[in-house]
Amino acid sequence: MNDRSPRLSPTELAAYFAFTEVSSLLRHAVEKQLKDVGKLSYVQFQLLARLGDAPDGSQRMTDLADGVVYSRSGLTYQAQSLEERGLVTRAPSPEDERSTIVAITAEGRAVLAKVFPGHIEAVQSLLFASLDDADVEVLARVMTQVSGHLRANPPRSAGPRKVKAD
Amino acid sequence: MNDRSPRLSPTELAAYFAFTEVSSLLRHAVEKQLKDVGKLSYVQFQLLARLGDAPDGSQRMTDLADGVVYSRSGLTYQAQSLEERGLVTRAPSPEDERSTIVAITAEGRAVLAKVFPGHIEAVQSLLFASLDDADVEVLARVMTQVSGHLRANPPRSAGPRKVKAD
DNA sequence: TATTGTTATACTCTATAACTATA
DNA sequence: TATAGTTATAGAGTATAACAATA
Repeated sequence: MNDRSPRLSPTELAAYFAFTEVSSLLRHAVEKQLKDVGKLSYVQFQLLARLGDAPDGSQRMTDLADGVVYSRSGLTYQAQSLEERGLVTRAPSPEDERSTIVAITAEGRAVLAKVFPGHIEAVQSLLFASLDDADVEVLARVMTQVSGHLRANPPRSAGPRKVKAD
Repeated sequence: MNDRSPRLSPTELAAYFAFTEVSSLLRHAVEKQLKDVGKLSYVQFQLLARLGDAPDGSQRMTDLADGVVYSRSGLTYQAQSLEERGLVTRAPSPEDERSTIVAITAEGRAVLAKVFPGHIEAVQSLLFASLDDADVEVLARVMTQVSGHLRANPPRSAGPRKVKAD
């Protein structure tokens, strides 16, 4: 076996396990809320939210894909699904005929508005309810730092050196 | 629109977004590593890891399902898949013929061992690399607290009061 | 030729409901 | 009757590769 096995301190292990559990439960709860209230998958919600935030409520497929880690075909699939429900429209870009511009509709915004309160509430009651202000600030600081680190470093998806075993 | 809309402070929002991003990227990276190195889905890894931790390397289906939030049929599906690959065995319990005992095999342990170093490495390099000891301790403390909160409170999946809109 | 996006296709995962068997 | 699991089935999501159109 490799002699470079575990390299996490007990504290790191504890942090990792707890982090994993929290993110899993929170994600689960949020997904259920989105599905129950707005019949949206998490990805679909992310797409709508991004469009809702965009200045004119629209973005190119490629830009959307950049934000939500996603294969292009997967994005097409979701965009189609949202379009069929009338939550977005798709049209070729006037500037570059190759591009498709996805735009959120009034109906799309309505669904977003319908879903948002419960979403916030879930996050509030599950993630923050048991934390005091200082904890929240620390959490924000630490998570922001990690997130910056992740953006800076290419997510090589881990596994630089192959485990030559076998 | 509801007058009970957003109720997250700016700091909470920042913490939530960063947390979401980190957990998403980390999960993604870990899943890819598990798949590349061990051809395991995340759930399958969890199942194997649990069995590997169990005193005698075995557990009842029900006990496994308790740990990994899962429908029974979903668990059966994964257990079957792992059994076909020779990573676990399934046999009726001697004590209660209704129960199925799932046990990890030597091959299963081998896959676990093969996957583990890269898994740890991913967590190390993605989650902890940019944090100092104090940060890690704080993260462990905060996450443990939230996780305790989540366990204590029924994950009502959020949405106690319906958004009566529409 | 490079880029943008779609289509065809195939596979994995998950859940619900019906069913079997043991307690 | 209640519990443990499996099976049948169906649907959502994802990815890869081939393709069409535009730059």
